[in-house]
Amino acid sequence: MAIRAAAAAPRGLRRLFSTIPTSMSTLFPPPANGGVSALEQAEPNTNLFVSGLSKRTTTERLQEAFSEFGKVVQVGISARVVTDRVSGFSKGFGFVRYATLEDATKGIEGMHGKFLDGWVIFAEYARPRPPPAQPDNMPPPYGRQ
DNA sequence: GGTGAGCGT
Repeated sequence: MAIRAAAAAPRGLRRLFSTIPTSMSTLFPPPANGGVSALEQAEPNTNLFVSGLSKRTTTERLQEAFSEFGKVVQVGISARVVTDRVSGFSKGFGFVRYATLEDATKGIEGMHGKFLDGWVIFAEYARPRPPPAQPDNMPPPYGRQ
């Protein structure tokens, strides 16, 4: 039943379920390279997705916690706890961008599964984000000049 | 928020 638990577990938890014997790997072969893209974890990137945060954990708390493992850019620029826009409460996860990829890796290795404000947090590479605008067509703000 | 998986105001 460890397989079901690993499949139902969040992305950051699958690492803790990596005690799968080879016989199980034969019964459940991983998809070959090229079959997955956005549904799996993103490739190494300087941007980190951090989940499992406490509701009380703020952006600056996140920044100072990840700063001891690498160079995180200034608060408000590359470290942010996602909060609800209307209520202002934390959603329990956030993002941290390191200066270099090696620092991002050290940040994950150092903070993944660690405690922050009493909660076990999960750090992994953030997925590539779709570009906000595509200036190939007509720009939106037109007609009020 | 006394809400607990998740990929962003």
